[in-house]
Amino acid sequence: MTTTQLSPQYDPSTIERAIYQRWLDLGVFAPPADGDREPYVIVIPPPNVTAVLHMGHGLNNTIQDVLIRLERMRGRAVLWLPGTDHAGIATQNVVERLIASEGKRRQDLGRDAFVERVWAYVGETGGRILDQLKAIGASCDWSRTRFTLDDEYSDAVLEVFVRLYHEGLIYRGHRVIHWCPRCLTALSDEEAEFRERDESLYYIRYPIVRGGGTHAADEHVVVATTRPETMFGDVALVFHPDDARYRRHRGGRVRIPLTAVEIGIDVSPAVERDFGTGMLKVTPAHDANDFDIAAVLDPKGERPVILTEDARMADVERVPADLRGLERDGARTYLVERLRAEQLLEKAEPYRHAVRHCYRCDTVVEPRLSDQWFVRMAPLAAPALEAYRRGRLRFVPERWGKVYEQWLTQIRDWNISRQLWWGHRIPAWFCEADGCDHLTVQRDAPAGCQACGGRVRQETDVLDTWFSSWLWPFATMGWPRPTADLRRFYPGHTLVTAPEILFFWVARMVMAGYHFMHQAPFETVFLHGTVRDTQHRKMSKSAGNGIDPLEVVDRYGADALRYTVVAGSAIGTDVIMDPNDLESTFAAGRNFANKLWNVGRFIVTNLDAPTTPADGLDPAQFELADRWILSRCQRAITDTTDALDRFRLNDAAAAGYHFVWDDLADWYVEQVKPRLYGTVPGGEVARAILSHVFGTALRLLHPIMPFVTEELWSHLPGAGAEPLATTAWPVPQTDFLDEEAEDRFGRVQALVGAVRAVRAEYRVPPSRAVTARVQPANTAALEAFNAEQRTIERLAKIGKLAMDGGGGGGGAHAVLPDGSSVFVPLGDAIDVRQECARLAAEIERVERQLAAVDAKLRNDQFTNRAPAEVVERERQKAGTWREQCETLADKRRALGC
RNA sequence: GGGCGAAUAGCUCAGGGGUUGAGAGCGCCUGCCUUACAAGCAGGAAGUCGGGGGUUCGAAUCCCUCUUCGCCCACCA
Repeated sequence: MTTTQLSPQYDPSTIERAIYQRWLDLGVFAPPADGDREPYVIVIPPPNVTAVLHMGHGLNNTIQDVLIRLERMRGRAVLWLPGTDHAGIATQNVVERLIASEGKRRQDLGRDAFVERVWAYVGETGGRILDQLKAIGASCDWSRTRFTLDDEYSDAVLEVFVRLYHEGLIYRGHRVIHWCPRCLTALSDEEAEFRERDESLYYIRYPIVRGGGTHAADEHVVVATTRPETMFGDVALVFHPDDARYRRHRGGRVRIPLTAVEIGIDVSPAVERDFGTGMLKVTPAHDANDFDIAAVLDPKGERPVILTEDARMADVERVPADLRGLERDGARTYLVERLRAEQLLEKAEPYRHAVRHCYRCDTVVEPRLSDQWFVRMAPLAAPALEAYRRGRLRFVPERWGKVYEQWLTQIRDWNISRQLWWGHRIPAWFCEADGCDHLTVQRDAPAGCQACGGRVRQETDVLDTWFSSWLWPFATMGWPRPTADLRRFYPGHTLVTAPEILFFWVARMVMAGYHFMHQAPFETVFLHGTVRDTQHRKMSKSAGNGIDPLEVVDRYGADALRYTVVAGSAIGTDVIMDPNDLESTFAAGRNFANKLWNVGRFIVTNLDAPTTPADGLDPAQFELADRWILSRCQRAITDTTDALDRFRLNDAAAAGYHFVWDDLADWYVEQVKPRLYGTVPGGEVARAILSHVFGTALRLLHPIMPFVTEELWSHLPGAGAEPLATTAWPVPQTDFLDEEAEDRFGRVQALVGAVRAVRAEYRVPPSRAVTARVQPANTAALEAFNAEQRTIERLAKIGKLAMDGGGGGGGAHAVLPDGSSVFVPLGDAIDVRQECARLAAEIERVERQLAAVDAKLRNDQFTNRAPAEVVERERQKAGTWREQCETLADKRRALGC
């Protein structure tokens, strides 16, 4: 490779694409065919097929790629399996919106045409996100890309359904579920998210029906409810059996307000006496608890459904005619007014409570009685729970384990049927023959009913998206067929995801893994934080606070994005980014990539030929700085490796950063220049060591910043044809650890720093060299000087360093870390008279400012009227300036002005 | 209602198994286009480590408590 065309500024846009292509061409991402290497497997959390890359994906996939690249360099057979999720509701919604713009509803097209339309849409735009992942450097094995609706994958989904059904773990249930009246489908508990809402608690009078055991003096019973519009579905009122207030009403009857419907008054221990009036209306078809209460009260009784699927008041006898067809919110408003008018509303008080919302469209979910398919979860949860408790499944950070455990402990059955068209259609066939209610459940359509041979019709519902995702770790590898991939790559190792889908996905994958593969699908679950803006709001496109990763890649490069994301994610914490200031958000990463580029440029241009390997050199030829950088390099290796192994990716990033910038660029490169330029001998050793430590740095940083490191590697003489991506991860060479060298070079740094401080303080021009005198007591500093005379002279711009000497004349002391000092006489380096004058002028200026502020602070008008923080700021200013005056006066004294 | 987490420099955050002068990046101030890099170099200012209490020779760190923020779970309608 030529070494002459590296531009002074790193321009990622010119190299990233080519590098990625090279990795693809070389087949770097596919696990090696030879089966004797230990595998390392991560399955990607499949993004929604319609998704567009956002910062959350950026974070999630960068982390996975870092782990993947590390293990690949360690020589394991690495598989990072990519793919997408069909995302039932989300995708169907997208396409429904699309055809809505053509004035059509999905019903207009019909099921088959609609599903075809979705496929067309997915074919066009689907999977775009996978290409976007390439832009951030994701090293997935694209040849194994999967989609949850692929034929093979679908076979697995249906197989699982059939097996679980026949094992009695899937059943059909008639109960109150969460229903989204906008998406027109049932939802699981997890898909119906609680959100606080400010509503009202209405106290409604139910008129008492005379006769029975009812006390004649009472006219009505008051019930508190947040949902008055559901009262037409009431079947009873209940109070707590121990509630003396209502004892006389037991067995009595009331009329549902505005109707002629009579219902009884009964008791139920489920009633909370202190809530509302202690009297509860039982609406079994529109409230899960009420359904349970009614099941005890009257197992065979009616469960009137009084809301339509799209949440309008139903056209049924129980609902007053003037309310029928009204949408639920309008119905409530109207109803409340009518109740008020008829003196049937005692009061309405403001009430804040948590209401479930559809996680896809945010519509308030309607509890609704219907027939759905459920998975019996307790038996599946048991092994998943045990795996965690026995330490076979580990969470990072650990605390999520408790959350996982708690959820599994109180797990409820999973509603898996969705009234959608986009998804895996449930492989169940109902018999249409009279009197036969047999269900045929099998993978392929039966010729007829298994029981009576009659005609059958297939269930129209599809399965919950998560019912396919939970099989991801093995269905992607060909299950239920006994494939080679399954043998080799199951179980996997690390799962990297956000805590938000711990229940949706992670826990269920563990359950499926145990049930169908008898092993957990991974051993470690690494849960990273959420990307948020500076106000800690979750980033999202709809909230307008998102950052487009592709824009970042475009402007600053993938490595800048990756570095920033990794450096910003300490374990268990969220990643905060400022969408309004991409420049400073990604500055650290961009600057570092540029730094790396420039050190590389310097090193590469000074290495015209392959160098001797560092461990082939004669240590007798090493200078102090050589021993020092080799030792620092060892520490960088162990620190980085250790950090990565503990999932402390931010520490790994910091270790590489500081080694490259603080040690290599700031000190070693500067120290070594005379040798490289031939002004002093030893160039060969310097080159060899430069090459060694820089090559090591590139390897250490490669998982985090793959592009810039790969590019520089290709320019490093002697690096060979092998891409950096598959070179071996550095192993520490303990021979190179050298505490003595670190200690001694530390003194050199201190000495140089001390002199530089004096130079800066007194504005010694770069062209002028100074003299410095080390206080005689400080033998350590003298030793450092003796050992590294050339370095210190060069870096501190010392012309002469005296080893004895007191502190007479005009000059300044700089204190060394051990408490002793360096004295720099400044008479020969600056015009003392001029500096004295400058200092005097500055003191005068500061004093003037100080006087002004002091006067201000003495002025009561100001101190009383100005905002406290303004006054405080002024006070601080005064303090700072007062100190500054002291400092300047000290300087004048030092110079003997 | 229960549980969890966070509060450290102007901003975004590390650290914290008790013991030396509390760190980084960005920002800020001063001086520098020093032949790798101005996306840079050198130097510098800046924090009573949220309030209060306790344990200790010693606490930013451990314990208690309060305040404020965030998250998760939850069938008081």
